[in-house]
Order: sequence, then C-alpha cells, then structure tokens
Amino acid sequence: MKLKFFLLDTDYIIEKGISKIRLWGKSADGKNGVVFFDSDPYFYVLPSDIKRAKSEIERALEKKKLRIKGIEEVEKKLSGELRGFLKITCLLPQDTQKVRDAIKVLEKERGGTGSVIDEYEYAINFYRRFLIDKRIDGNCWLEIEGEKKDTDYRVDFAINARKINVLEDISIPELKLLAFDIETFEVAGKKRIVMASFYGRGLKRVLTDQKASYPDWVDLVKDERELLQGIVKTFQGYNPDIIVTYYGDSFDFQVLNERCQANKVKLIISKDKSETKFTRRARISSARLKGIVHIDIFNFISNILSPGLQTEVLTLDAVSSELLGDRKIEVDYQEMLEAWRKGKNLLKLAEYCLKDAELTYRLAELLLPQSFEISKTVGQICFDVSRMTYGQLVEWHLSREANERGEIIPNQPKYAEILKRKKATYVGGFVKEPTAGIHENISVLDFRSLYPSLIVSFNISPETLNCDCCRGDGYRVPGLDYWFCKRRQGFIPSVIKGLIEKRGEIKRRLKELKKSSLEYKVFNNRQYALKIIANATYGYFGFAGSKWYSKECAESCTAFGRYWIKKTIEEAKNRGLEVIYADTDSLFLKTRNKEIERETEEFLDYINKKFPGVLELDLQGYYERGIFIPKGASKGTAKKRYALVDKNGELLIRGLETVRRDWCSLAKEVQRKVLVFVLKEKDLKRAKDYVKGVVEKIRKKEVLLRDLIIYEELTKPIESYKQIGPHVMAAKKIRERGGEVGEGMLVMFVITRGTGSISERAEPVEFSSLEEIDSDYYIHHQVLPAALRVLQVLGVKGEELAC
DNA sequence: ATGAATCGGGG
DNA sequence: GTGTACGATTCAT
Repeated sequence: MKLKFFLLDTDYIIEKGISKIRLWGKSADGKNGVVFFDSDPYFYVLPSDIKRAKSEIERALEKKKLRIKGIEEVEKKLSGELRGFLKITCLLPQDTQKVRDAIKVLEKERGGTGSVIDEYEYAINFYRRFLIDKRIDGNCWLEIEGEKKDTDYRVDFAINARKINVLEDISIPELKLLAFDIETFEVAGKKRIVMASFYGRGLKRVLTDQKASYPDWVDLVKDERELLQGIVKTFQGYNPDIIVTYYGDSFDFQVLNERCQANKVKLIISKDKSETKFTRRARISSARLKGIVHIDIFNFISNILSPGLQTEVLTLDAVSSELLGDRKIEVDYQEMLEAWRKGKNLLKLAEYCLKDAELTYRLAELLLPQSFEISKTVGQICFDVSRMTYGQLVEWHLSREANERGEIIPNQPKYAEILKRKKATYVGGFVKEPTAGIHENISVLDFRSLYPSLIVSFNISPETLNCDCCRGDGYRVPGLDYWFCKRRQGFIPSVIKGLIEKRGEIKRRLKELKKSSLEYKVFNNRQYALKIIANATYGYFGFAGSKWYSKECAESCTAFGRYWIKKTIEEAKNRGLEVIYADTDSLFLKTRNKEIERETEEFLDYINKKFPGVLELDLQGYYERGIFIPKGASKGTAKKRYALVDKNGELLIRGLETVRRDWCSLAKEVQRKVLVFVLKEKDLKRAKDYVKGVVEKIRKKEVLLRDLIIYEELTKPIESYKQIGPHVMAAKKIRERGGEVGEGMLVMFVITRGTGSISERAEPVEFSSLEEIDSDYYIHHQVLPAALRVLQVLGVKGEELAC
C-alpha cells in the first residue's frame, strides 16, 4: 500500500534484534499512525592503509567477540579532499560506540600499528542520522510504501515500510494542540499538585480537589490521586498530536511524574503505552512522550527568541505580554496560598490556572509554525529542534549539508580541547562607546546579515584558510596575517550562499502573495528560519564545542566586520552626521539640524553604492529621543544599555530593565518611572523629585512590605551550599523556627537592620515586619542603583537623591 | 583582578 | 548515553 504521511516525531526501537526507525505522524485524512523502517547503524574509519586496516579491524573485533554487519570501502571527502574510508555497518545503535572503541586502539597514538588514522560519525544519534541520510526535512510530508503491521499502540494504523520518499508539499495538516499547566503548593512540607488546566480547541478544563463552588469548566475530584488519574485520562481522551507547556520539561512534567510515583498512578500518555521518559540533555531533562510531541515552548523562547525580545526575563507573563499583548491573571503568590489553605477565592485560582494554559496555547500557535520551518531547514524533528540552541541548529544544518556533499562530519572536540579553545580569545566586533546622555532625532542603521555576507564575499572557511594556491593573491584579512582562497569555494561559504539564495527566492515569492494568506505565513516563517541559521553560523566558528571550529575564521569575520563598520563611521562623519553609538553591525546617528530622515536616506543611498556586492546597510528606524549609558558609567556589565522612544511614544529598552526577581518590586518600579519621566516627559527634575520621594518614603516606612520582598530560589539542598547567600540564610532561619525548607523552594526575604553581612540580616518575610527593615539597604542597594543606572549619565549623583 | 559559585524558567 | 548548558552576575580570595 501507498500512503501520504505527515511526519511529527521519530525514534527507534529494537525488535527481534533488528534496529527499526519509528516514524509517528498523520495521514492526509487525519488518522494517527506509526511507520516502521529497518535501518542499520554505521560509522566511518579513515585508514592509512586500507587493506591492512580492514584485516586488523576484523581481527580486533573477533578478539573482542563483537559482531558487525559488514565492512565496505567507500570514498568520502575530508575537509574537501577525497579519501578512501571504511564504512563499518553495525547491528544495533549502541554497537557503534563499542565497535569504535575496539578499533581506535589501532591508531598509532593509542599504541596500535597505525593502520587506522581516525574514526568518524560514530557518535551521531541513530534516528537523527536516519533523517539526514534520507534527506527528510524534519516535519514534512512523506510517501510511505509498505504493508500493515499489528501493534498494541494507541494509533489508527501501523505500517512496515519498504520505501520512504519525501514529498514536495509545504502544507501543514490540522494538528491537535493541547496546552497543559499545573499549580502546586507545599502542604505540610511536601509539594503536591493542587490544580491542573487544559486548553485546546474544544477543551477548556481545570481539575482540582479543593472544594468550592465552581463554574462548569472546573472538575472537582476527591483527592490528589484522583486528580492525577484525571490528568492522565484527559490526555488520553483528548488524544492530542502536540502537548505544549511553558517550562514543562523542568517543572510540570517533572512534578507530575514525582506525584504519580508517590500516588502509584501510572503516567502513561504516549501512543506506545510506555511511561513518560525523561531524557537528560545537558542540565535539563526533556519530558518525552512516544508518539505525542511535547513542546516546551519556554525552550524555544529562551534559546532562539530571547535575543530579539525586549524583555530580559522570560516569565510567561513577560513573554505573553510582549508577543501576545495579553498577560497572566495577577495573583499574589501568598494570596494564592492563603486562598488554597482556607478554601476561599478558589475561582480566581482556577481562572489563573486556565489562563496560563491559554497563554501557553496561544504562544504555541504563534511560535510552532516558526519551529516547524526551522525543522525543515535543519532537517530534524521539532521535538529536538524546539530544544536546540543556535549552535546545535547550525551544527545539524551543517551536518546535513556535509552529508549531501559527500563530506565527512568532523568529530566533536574532546573535553581538554574544549577547555583549550575556551581560553583562546580573539578581538570581537567594533564598539564605539555611546556618548553618554540624552540625544534627539536619532536614526538606527544596521548591516543586513553582516557576517553571512562577509563569509560568502571573502570565502571564509576552515579549508580555504591560508591555501597554498592563493599565497599572495587570496582575500586578505584586514589587520591579520591570513588570506582565503579565491579559486575554490569553501564548505561553509557554499552552505551560507545556499541559505542566502533560498531566502532571496522566498522573499521574491512573498512579494506576490497576500499577507493574510497561509502561504505567506509559511514562507515568511521559512525566510526567518533561513536567516537565523545563516546569522548563527559565524558564531559556530568560534564556539568551543564546534565540529567546524576555526578561531582564524571567527576572527577573520570580526576583522572584516570592523573594517567595514569603521569605514561607514568615517563616511558618516564626513557627511556631517554624528555617530552616537556603534556596535558590531549597527550604528546610531544624529544630525545637528532636524532633517535626520532625509539625511539618513541620502547617506544610505550613497554608502550602499560604495560597498562590495552583498554588503548592505539598512534602516532600522527613527527615534525622537534616546538615553545611552556607556560601559563605565555605573558598575555593571559590558552589556549595551540604552532606551529609545519613537514618534508614537513607544519605549524600546535594551539592557536596562532590572526586572529580575532578585530586585525588589519597588526598585523595578523606580527604574521604569525614571525612564518615563526622562524620555517621554523630558523632565529630569521630576524624575529626581520622584526618586527623592521614594527614598523619603522608605525612611519613614511608608512603603509596603510586599514591595520590598526579594525572591530567590533554593536550587539545591540547603546543606550543600558552600556560599551562604541571603536566600540560603533566610531559608535556614525558616528551618530553625520549625518551618519546612527544601530544594526548589522559593525563598521570600527582606533585609533587616542590625549588624553583620547582608546575608546575616536576611529575614524570611513571614517573620519580619516593616519596622525591622533596613532602610539604608533598600535605599542604597536597591532603589538608588536602579535609578542611577539611568540618571548617572545625566550628571545626577547619588548624594543628590538621598541626603 | 581572578576564579568559584550561583541563577534562570515553573509554583 | 537517543547531547550531562551556558552566559550573566555576584561572592570570596
């Protein structure tokens, strides 16, 4: 039989000693299914003497009693050079590492005969390698040929495939999304789930076991065990294709799993009826449900979107407010706890819980299409892609491109090598520190994809670096003793050129499409995916864990970049424009007269004619006023700090917001208001008076204790702290007074008067009062630093505000 | 200054 | 072992 099949998820199993890839997805008529495909794991060996290597490998494997499927001679490119390799085909995915271990001892450095030089691609995950080999574009339509198979899975069909083809169809079928969220409280020192919410098309439900009168979208159950059973049943009953959470990898599913174990409830949601798996990837484990894609949208936001967001904290509230223009329901954490304990106001808690699921759902609706297009560019499934960092996206994209070009994928560096690389530094982009203070009539310009353009224009790639053929006439790197080949295109430039060309083609098509059409949205997401991968590739040259690491390439990129931005600054100055601030690929300009728009446009016309082909300066926007804070202005980081306000009065704040939770809310409020007074109302005096007023109020204790609370989490057991910070000290005090403290607890504390370090004076908020608080601490360590971060550049001194 | 320790997102 | 992060910030020496 033949079937059109949309791929959602991939994994593998071993059945009767045979490795099988499992493809989970949907048929064109909306049925859920699974496809099995036999596949063999393999890797490559680079021999010095191919015949001798082959016989020595066979002997070595025999000695270790390791069985393999076969050895064959193949030709592959290593750094652009065609070489003879041995392809070792194994029986099971876990064998590749074992077989490789038995072979590596033949290398000379490891005391062998030297018939083997190195091994490659032995650590590539089995199903990901399958996707690369089959040229499958992550989430895409496939044509499956095969016959029916019997399984006990919760699916509509199962197929044993003989043939799999990728189809050219950009559509995405209707997918059932279900957002999920839980609320937990510590009851008698133990964390338990008190509420759960689901949000999907046709399903808006909250489950809880605390009695109250609820509307009909709340299901009341008997106890936590029934609540957990209800959660599992709801998942199974709704049968979603995709489950979305916000931070579910590290919180919701972790807690759900713990509570299910404690209550002896089986957490079986997946389609093969296996329990929810937590696969550790680096620090966090991801919660994986076989056959159902769990997307923790926080990962995608944190890894991919965060640099482009205004907010510096990635709370669901801040992210939703920026991306959706909607916010969480405002509930004070302590109020919520009270509500639960007393069984009062529970409707608000239920609404809060459902709203979280709704926001998560809407974020997913907005962001999943982007993640799907990244999947197609990178060639991996969205479960993985949605959790990848930029470096990993680039790596998988390059791996797939290398495979297509018959290039061997280089090995990951060893740990010692990574440490060495981390020590190696090179000069970064050019930064012209901002002229401190307020500026008016500003235009912001940036180079369109600066580094990708430079990589293609100057053929920057590890194997084109200092080539023999262009000694003396290659592309010279300004200020460095390097050159790049002019005769044959390098691997990285050829990959990036492909991305740029594809993006150009899509952008042309976009012009012919209606903005509201589905096609427009799909293509727009795709051009965005191509752009972010192209832009991130430069960083991958200099990333310590990179498979295509080249410090020389990375520093050549920045050297070319510095050369061109400096030249641009010169030209701007020559034309009477003032450069307030420049960083790597962006410039902030102003003029003496008010005609910034006309002058900027003329400048752009002029300068773009002077640049070599692909390099182009773009207008990012015009702003009425802006405040710039140079690096040394106040103690703090090297981060860029500025705030701009446009004609419509919209504030754009970068690097300034002290919205982190280790600042009390009063300090956050003060900084925001100061910015508004200074930038929007142009009233420095009012800003100063306002801060003075707040300082006075703190002295007179006319503020609310809740605005002084600092929140910090105990991220590990309290005994294991070497450095006793304020939150650790406060937690210890809670325990001394008979309270329960544990890992993962959010400690709420204030700083009180007295002697000793700040840590020693940290008091849990429940044991403290406004009377005891240390006004000086709140004035000098919270409110003034937050205000001065802005006001200092306007010549305001701390003493002026608090005398 | 430099290096070690800690935190984030969730509740 | 189906990838043990990473970058910013603060504390301790």
